[in-house]
Amino acid sequence: MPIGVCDMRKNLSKTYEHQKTEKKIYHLWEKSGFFNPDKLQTKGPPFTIIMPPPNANDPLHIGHAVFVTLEDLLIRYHRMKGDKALWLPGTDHAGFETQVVFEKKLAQEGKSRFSFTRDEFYRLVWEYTQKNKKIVKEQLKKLGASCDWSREKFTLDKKIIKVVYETFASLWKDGLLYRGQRIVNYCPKHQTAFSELEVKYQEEKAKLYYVQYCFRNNPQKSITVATTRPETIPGDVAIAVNPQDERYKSLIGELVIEPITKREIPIIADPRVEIDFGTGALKITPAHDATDFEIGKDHNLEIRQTLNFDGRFNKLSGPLNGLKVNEARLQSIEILKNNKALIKEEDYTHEVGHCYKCGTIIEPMIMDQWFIDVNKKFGKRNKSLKELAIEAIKTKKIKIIPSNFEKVFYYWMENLKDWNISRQIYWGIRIPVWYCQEQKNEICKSKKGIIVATKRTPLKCPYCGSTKLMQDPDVLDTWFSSGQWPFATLMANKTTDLKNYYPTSVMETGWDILFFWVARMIMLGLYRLQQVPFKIVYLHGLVRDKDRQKMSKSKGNAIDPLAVTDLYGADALRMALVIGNSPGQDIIISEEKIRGYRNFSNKIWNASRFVLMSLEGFNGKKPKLTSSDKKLLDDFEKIKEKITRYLDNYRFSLAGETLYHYFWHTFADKIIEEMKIRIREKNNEKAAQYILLTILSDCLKMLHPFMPFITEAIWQQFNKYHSKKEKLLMISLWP
RNA sequence: GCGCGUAUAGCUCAGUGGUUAGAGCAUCCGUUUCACAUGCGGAAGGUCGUUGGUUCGGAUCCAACUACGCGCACCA
Repeated sequence: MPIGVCDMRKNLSKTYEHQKTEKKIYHLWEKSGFFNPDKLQTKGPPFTIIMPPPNANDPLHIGHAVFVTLEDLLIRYHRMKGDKALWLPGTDHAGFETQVVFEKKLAQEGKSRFSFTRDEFYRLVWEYTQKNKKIVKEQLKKLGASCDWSREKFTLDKKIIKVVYETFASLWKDGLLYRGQRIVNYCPKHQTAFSELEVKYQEEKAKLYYVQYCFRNNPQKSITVATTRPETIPGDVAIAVNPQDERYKSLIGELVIEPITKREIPIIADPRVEIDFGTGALKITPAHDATDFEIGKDHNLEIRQTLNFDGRFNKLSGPLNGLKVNEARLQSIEILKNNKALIKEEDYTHEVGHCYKCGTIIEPMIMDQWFIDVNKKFGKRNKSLKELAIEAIKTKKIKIIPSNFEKVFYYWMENLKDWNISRQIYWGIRIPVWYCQEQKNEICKSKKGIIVATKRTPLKCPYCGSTKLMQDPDVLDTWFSSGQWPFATLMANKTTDLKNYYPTSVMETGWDILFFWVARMIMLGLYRLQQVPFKIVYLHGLVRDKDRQKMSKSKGNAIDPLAVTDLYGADALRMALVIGNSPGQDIIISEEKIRGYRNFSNKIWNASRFVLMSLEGFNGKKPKLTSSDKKLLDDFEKIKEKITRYLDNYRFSLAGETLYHYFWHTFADKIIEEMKIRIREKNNEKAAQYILLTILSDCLKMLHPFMPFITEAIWQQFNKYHSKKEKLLMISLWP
């Protein structure tokens, strides 16, 4: 790579050619082995970033390029400062997300997941993700990611699953995990339950129907309820009124006739009923409404599940049998009208939950699911998972940048409900639980036949010896495994890694997954290791297009980071993603902006080319400097301090802008022009050469974390001026 | 309903108590043997959302209001 000084004019083209350079440079770094911090000859402290694992179901998009840029910037900066900089890469199997992507592909071929056995389906998705993993890895390299590939992990690696299972078993032992029949958010299209977070609420115009329920003993008398969901009437098991409600006090305990399937149901009293809403009387449908479920449970009411998991009503709903929800609503209104039970309709606007992926209306359904109890106090400290996480932020063990997200975090954590981690899909980590089908003795019955396994499939029931065992058909929520990513990845590598690199230094990710991911990593990290998983959470903004739309492939407005890289170079893209990007603030990116930084690349290239050509006859020794020369270098020292300070304070945008401005408008426009004349006129030209080389070298160093390829490429051209230790810019010392 | 954020040049954004408020892109004018036209030189462009307060001094701190964006929770 290095070439002699006299060849310079011939060999260095007038414009920077990234296409010819980037691959070679990445290879040079990789060959050096210094992506692995253990190979660095440094006594510096560890600086660790665990890469947020991209989903192994699709190539990278521009949002990934943001995290690659910022994390690589941090890692390269700390590596140059002499820290043991570890950036641990990996990919996520992304359970539900991947299954959806894959099923879409199947649909194009006229197939669905039901065209295969569970094992076949799993194998197909496995192959698909393996293919994508490779693509993602190549793309990360193209963007210049200096991560330690020797430690690369996938969320479905055996060692990772082992850690995940251990956590599961431990939570079970500590009583923080329970299996329960609960009302869950269920998407009838995807046929799986979700946690609270996967439900998106949208305002919708609906009708409030006033329906009469006649008294069994006196059909002339009736009580009226208001409901938006008349189709669930066959699931009613009671009418509830507020015990303070004077209108209804005397009616409590009476029986009324439910008007669709004509069953007798009681009137009960419960303080959760709002006196002022509707008629003050509430129909109780425990199987299909969250509040009703709670009320039903407290009053020991029957759970009448009238809706099947395929989104159709069953025979318990009499005349609605076989209908979908919206059909059943129309049908039920028809029936009520005919029975003269519907007395009025009112316009009503309310928020309705939708599946975040397909928009289907979420049905509250009763299912047996695994939940993590976030409120139960446990262990020596007698605190809940929720309390531990809040405490970690309050005591500054974890700092969130920007800090206003700390408030958002508290707000969310304080309102946190138990976390449903069961998903009714095939792709993912299977829940490590078996159920004894026989339950032959009292012990087994008292344990409800639940067998939580960590290592291997149990062959017989440890309580009663039965061999009739059935594994839980569900898989774990993806976030349950990725929530353990910071320690699982380290545990799955060398045995010393956890000790050396945990807690990690920075978790850099988008603010949109603060709750999905960051909060869960904090809870699970504190749970497993009694230590925070990271000290700083840096939240970058989402990339939006010119119309402020979130870029996504499904919207078709995504900028392909790799296509842009091919066109303008990875360095230009990186710079465009850093500058103007402040934490927590969404960033808008356009091709013009990237082009602007391509021009900057070229500026760096040509300024360096000029310096190289001007160095003829320079012996590298420090010559005598004039006082104005000294002032120039003093000013440069101040710039260096400023940039370093910005980087230490996570103000990447300002650091980048300062560098950009100094390099172009001070170094290139003023200093080079001045020195050019001095060299030409042989006026103290040794000092001029010294200044050019000194400032350029340090600028290249400082630019390196931002624009690693071009700076390294130029550095290699200056080979003869560097000490042996600094043959690679990547591991040179920060100025 | 509760909470968060944003408002500065045509566009995207810096600027968190101190000269005349900055940058990039876009615009206009000029400019090609001399490192770079992916360049160079120059110009134009702003009531810093509105109102009030604190201060010697406010784009910056405080309050209210307006507009936009977002999150969370909801009474059927």
